[in-house]
Amino acid sequence: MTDAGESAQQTPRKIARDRKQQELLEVARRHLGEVGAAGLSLRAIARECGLVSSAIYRYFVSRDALLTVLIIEAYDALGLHVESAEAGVPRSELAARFTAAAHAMREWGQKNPHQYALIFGSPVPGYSAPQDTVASASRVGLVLFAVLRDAYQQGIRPAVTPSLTEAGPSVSQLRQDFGLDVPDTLVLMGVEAWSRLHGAIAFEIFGQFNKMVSAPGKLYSFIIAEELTRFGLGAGSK
Amino acid sequence: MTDAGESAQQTPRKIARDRKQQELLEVARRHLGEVGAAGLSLRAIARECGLVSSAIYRYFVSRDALLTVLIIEAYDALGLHVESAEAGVPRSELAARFTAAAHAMREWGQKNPHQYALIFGSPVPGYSAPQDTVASASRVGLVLFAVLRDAYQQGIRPAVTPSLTEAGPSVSQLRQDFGLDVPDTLVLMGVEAWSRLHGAIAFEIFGQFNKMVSAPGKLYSFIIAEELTRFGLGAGSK
DNA sequence: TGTACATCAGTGAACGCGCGTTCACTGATGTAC
DNA sequence: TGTACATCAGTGAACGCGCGTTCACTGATGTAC
Repeated sequence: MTDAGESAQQTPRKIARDRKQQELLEVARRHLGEVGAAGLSLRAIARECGLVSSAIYRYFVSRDALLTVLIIEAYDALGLHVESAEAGVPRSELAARFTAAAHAMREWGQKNPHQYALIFGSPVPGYSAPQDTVASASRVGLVLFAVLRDAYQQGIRPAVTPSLTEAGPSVSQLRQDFGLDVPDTLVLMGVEAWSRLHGAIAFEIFGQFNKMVSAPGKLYSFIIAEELTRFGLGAGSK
Repeated sequence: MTDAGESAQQTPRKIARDRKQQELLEVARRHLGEVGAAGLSLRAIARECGLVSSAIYRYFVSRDALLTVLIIEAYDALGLHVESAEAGVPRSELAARFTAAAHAMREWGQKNPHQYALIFGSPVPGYSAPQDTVASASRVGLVLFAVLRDAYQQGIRPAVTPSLTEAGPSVSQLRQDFGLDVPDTLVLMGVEAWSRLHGAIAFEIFGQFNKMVSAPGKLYSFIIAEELTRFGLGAGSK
């Protein structure tokens, strides 16, 4: 008789509850995009969903709990966007996979600047992040590192900067989290590439490029091209 | 009889006023460092300076006006820090000058994360920046570009990425602002270097590196070294 | 040098607002017998 | 199938707080004659 397995106990009340929670999250997401994390108000969200201000506590135990959900959601949305873009490229086209992922990062940041700021910007005042975000936060990294790993396994070697090989910072934790089977140097270069992409995206969406460069999109493409060259994926592999 | 020129009319009242304004700014700066821009409160600042809340309007016409001053101050503090560090290196040691400037950027960001976020992070909700910040905001750029310009004038040429030379984004505004007499390509590479340094600094001070790399300081040094190589200043020129 | 007036830093009360969170409650929905 | 009890989404009032900003005022300081 349990025709839907574990999630069978879907009583009408539960269904309504889930729908309402989704509605609250949708509104919260939109407000976040409009006023930013610091200005996010539980009362305003409840109001817009036709709830009295105290009712929202049936869904989130506190403002921090809501923020945590939104942070995880943002990581997941970015992760999904990057994963989808990269998944649309044939596995063998390594440079195109990296390029697609990198462009997806930028696109998502441009469309969701407040969400981008929420996960990569300064911590929200008074908010302390829990551990639950780790898996979602790793998704972009997993995509980028998968390309580097595939390249390495195909015998492609980056032009290594000598100083990087000796006494580099430890990345064992990262290697473990991501299950990477490549040299430390390559992991470090990946982290570096990631932070470089972030620098360009942040400069652009937060306005630093405004008075400096006229076509940040082109600049971003150049930055990607340089990373590809660095990883031995430039031009030849397209 | 005007023995101090224009600033001669230093009446006791004016002196007291200036001192009080400085005190208010000091407190504001500290609060900003503690609670961030979004949480900055005029009332709290006035309170701590022994003023009634309304009195602060004798010094700043609004909260936005105070924020503007703090933003300019932050740009200037960062600019000064970078300038001083770079100025301590003999003019001929180009690589060391760039290195000193880059490390100074990171140091200042680490010591003043909220200030760093204020100028490089997401815009403060409800605040719109005026034009007065431009000069102060340019100081770091001026230092970095001066090194590149000096190198270029000494005949040092970067290894140019081919794709960068064709149909690049326009940087004429930047060239004009900074009075640069070098090829567009070099300007673009400079902007890129700047954004890369920012990416690493932001990732570090906002916690993204926490679970990735154990010694972000070493990674930062590597990043600098790579930029030097790119600009033709690596190793040989120490 | 002395007087009359102007300036202006600081006061204190108030306006109007929004916030997060708690609490006792109501009434519809769900469950066990 | 019907009844008794438990669950729980949503209510409405309240607590206690802090905020930016305005306004008429006081009294010391500064200035012009």
